[in-house]
Amino acid sequence: MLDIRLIREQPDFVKSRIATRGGDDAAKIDEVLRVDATRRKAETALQQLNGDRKRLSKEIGGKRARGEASDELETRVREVGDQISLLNEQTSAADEEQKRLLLQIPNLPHANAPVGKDASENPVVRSWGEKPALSGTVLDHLALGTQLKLFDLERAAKLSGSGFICFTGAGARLERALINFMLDLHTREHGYLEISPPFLVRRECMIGTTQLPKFEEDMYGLENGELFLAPTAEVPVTNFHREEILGPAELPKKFVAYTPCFRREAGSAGRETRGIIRVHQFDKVELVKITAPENSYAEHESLTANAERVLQLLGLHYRVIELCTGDLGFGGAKTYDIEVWSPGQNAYLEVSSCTNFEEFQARRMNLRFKDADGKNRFCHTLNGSGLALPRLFAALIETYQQPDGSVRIPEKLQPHFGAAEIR
RNA sequence: GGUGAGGUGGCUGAGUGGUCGAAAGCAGCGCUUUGCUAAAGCGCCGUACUCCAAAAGGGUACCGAGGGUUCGAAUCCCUCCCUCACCGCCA
Repeated sequence: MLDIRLIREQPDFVKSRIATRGGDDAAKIDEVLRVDATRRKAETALQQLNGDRKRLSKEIGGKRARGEASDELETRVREVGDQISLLNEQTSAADEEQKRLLLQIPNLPHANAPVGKDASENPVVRSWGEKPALSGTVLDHLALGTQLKLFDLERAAKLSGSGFICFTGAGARLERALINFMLDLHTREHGYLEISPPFLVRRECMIGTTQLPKFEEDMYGLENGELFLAPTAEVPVTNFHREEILGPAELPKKFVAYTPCFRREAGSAGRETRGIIRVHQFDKVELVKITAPENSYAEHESLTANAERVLQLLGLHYRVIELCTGDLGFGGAKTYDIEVWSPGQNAYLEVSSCTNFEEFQARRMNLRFKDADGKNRFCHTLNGSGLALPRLFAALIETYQQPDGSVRIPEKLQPHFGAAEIR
């Protein structure tokens, strides 16, 4: 959520910055400004009347205490009261309308974000390792997984429909090993606090981290409309401190959480739907930071580096791209995507999206900290996968496949997996 | 799921219709006293919105949330949320 004051004071700046995203949000800015003016006018009048009532009511109290008549005053206050309830309705209506509009205006991209219209214009920031030189027939993860009985998609469909995975045997163990490997890395070597949060979250939390109100159709909600299946651990973990004022020494907060993630992926049928690349439920280890504004960009770099470390230790080739303004998510100010190389797809697969939201989410969830001067200010929030499992799983077995159809387990993962190969 | 108790400022805690944004204590900040520490005394010490070009300074709202009664609500009524205790059910 943007600061209404910023919009009010620098509407052209806000419009031009948001325009780089490519949407047509200028109209929303004008609308919110119009509502804001109405709201403030009504509010000022309301405050005036409230003051009148307060004063007159006290007078009545005084008169009564002295045994004097107060009928005339009471009539007057009653009239003021009627005006107040009228204005009250106008004010709260304008207030709600303003809030509703503000929730739909995206964040301003960072000043240095590369300007571009869509994913095709995302610059590559760096890459690590090289594409593996595989000999013989290169199998994709679907063929490998089926052959080695690592997962069973047909039976998963029998249980839950298409777009679900059921890991089996060594596949289930590999999934679990990867989760533990990543959690251990981030907690022991990168200093994150492990959180195991609820998977069902309230509507307010979904609003706080910007999944709602705009993307409700992509979310799984429960019948009562109140609880949602979290689409990422970002939601419960970032909201962990919602409505709080953190002490000056508490920042930065660094959390890591493993959770399943639930997504409808509405409208994505036919796109990347083969295999386990895009599914309705998947496991993910998520990194979340809550920082002071001054440090958020440094923390953004280190968070991205922490996520990259997973791929480095597993020896998987990847590249890091920065999202251009046209491809940036709704709440993000700056985002790096980490893409792992998939020999089977002959393509890079997104396994992490590391984003600095600045105070956009913090404003929505009223998450603040007390700075050195004792002033309450909004925190900055960041998150990134560290990493998303199915695609990592796919890239790993594809990269480490052997000519005889077996899969080698990278050395660093062997202690967690308990074996050196799958065959 | 049932019954009961309760939700007040950073914390503890008073306040059952008017002068209460809210006593008191603790913590915090400033000053005085003091050889240092300690102690004592005095003062300050919530948030949001809004008015004013800005500052200074006003104003309004907020005592879990939302409605209601009333000239006037922290205080009375209703609904909801949450916490605690006990009972029931259950992995």
